[in-house]
Amino acid sequence: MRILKDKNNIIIKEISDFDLQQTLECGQCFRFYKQDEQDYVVVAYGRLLHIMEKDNNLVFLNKTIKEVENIWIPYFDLNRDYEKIKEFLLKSDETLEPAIKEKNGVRILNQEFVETLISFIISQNKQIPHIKHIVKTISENFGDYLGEVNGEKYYSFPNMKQLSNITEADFREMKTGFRAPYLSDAVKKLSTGIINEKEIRMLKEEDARKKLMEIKGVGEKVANCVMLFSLGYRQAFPIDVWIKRIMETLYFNGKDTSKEIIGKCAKELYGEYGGYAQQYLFCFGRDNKVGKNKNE
DNA sequence: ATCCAGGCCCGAT
DNA sequence: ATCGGGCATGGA
Repeated sequence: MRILKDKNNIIIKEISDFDLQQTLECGQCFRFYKQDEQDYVVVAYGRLLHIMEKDNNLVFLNKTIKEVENIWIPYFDLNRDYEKIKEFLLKSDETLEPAIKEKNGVRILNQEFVETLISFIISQNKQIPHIKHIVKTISENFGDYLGEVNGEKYYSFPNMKQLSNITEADFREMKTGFRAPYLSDAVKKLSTGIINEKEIRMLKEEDARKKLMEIKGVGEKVANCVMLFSLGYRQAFPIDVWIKRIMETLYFNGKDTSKEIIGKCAKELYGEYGGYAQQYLFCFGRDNKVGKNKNE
């Protein structure tokens, strides 16, 4: 991986195991806006990013080397050796081979804790486009203006202070439905320090999950997503409707199987690398409609 | 129209 | 412990 400066842009060359589209569009993140093929606007960490992938190079438009190194390389998880991860997973279970081959460029983003928590509370029983829309609305109404790309204005996800001003009625107005009280409870526990990122990061996997589940509206699935996508627990294995179907197809002969059994199966097969396996499987399974009626 | 979506709560067994 | 109904809203 080589970083160089070209006029106002920063270019990363010789990057491997990375695909911008696969990484952004695989359901882990809701703040990306497609401009064109491999050309995206991303909002994260209170910043606006216009990024493109061209001929296996990553181009960060109008950025400094410092910001790319401090914010975006960690955000895209570019310092991690995914070759090693894939090797481990393939060795432990060759069932994963088609998924890993096709979704070769997926990386797990390191997203902000509060935004990830709020976003995945919203995500329950919703489709991704609608989740994206709600997170965008929250940002427009309560975040800061960041700038404009291709004539479209972008706003940061509200910080803790801005978030604590949002009432349950506000959440309802933003079409969060029955999740509004859950969101208010999360905001309350965050602002009073009952839920504290630094404290949770020091906990073991089981205890971190339990702590997050003290929030109303946070169950195993949401807790696991928050842990995997924003707290660095790469062994977390969120089981949603897709993963359930995929695992049933791959390992249980298509038979209806409880999430508990599926979770145990994943732990045994993938261990510390469960989160990566989950992402490869989720993206692959969703794109190929694994376990779903194909003529839909 | 009816069903379901990156689920979870709650009450009934 | 486990199961099923209900839940706001929008898209297929």
